[in-house]
Amino acid sequence: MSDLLERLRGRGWRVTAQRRVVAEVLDGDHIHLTADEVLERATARLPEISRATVYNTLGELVTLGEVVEVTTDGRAKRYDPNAHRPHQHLVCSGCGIIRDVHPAGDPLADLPDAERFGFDVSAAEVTYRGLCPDCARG
Amino acid sequence: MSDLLERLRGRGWRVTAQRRVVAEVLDGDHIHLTADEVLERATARLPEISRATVYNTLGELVTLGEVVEVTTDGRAKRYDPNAHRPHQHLVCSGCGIIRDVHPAGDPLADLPDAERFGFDVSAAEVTYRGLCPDCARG
DNA sequence: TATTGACTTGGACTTGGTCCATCGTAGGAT
DNA sequence: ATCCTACGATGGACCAAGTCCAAGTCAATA
Repeated sequence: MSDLLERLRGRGWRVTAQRRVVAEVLDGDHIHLTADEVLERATARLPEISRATVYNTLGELVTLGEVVEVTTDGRAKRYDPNAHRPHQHLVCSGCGIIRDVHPAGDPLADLPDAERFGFDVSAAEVTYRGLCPDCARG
Repeated sequence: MSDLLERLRGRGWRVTAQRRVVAEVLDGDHIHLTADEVLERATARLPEISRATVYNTLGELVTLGEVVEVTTDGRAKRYDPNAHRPHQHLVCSGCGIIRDVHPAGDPLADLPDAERFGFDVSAAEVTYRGLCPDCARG
């Protein structure tokens, strides 16, 4: 995400302290924070930032394709900054930790024509579930 | 779902008018109702039924493995009575309609060991996305 | 360095869901 | 057939996640 702000500036984004902080908080690998977690970490760096701004900024990053929304549990959405390399998710059924994974082959190819109901199918999201090493031991 | 109530009675379930109505409402193919939609349809048949009871009953049916929860949009959970035949979901990005689909092969097999991070992986959920015939025309 | 339209704020509001004290009733016992 | 009682239903308060909006602020351009 390092050159993200420059990319966004080039697209006409006004760079504010709030947006910078949200982008910084999302930087890293295997990052899948909820909006509230982003707010919490952003507040540590910029105490005046508001909840609405965090939601606004996350929504904009999603619209611009810089971040993808992930829903693994029907509760809060999570925000994944690894938007430029296609991948799927592996979720621990015990503690909920999420890893980015790269399955072999194209999951789309597994859906026969007869199973497409006339849809123009364009994407496949896969969520693998299981126990992480820590939870399997417990 | 026709013999569902008998199966549940066998498991010690007390069969009430409310539970019967919820089970009836869920009967059918490609049914993926939200809790509120279940409540709405149940109310049409049994006006006194309460929201809490619908949630309780849906939760019990999920625990018993008779219904599966589906989250395709990060909003309301949906309840799928087709729990005994493994399948995946195809969701229209336009109108949100959901079809049950059966991909070829086992999606689990596509995840290489090197991508498992030591997890004991036990399941894979796939959500295919695209436009349904109606939305593609529009 | 002045201007201004885009951005931020906080609080009210909405939606989806859970909890709980109280009341009602299915189904076994008599 | 009726009685009992533990299990189930009720509705209203509560909670969590997210959206909306009117008013105030400020980044970037001139």
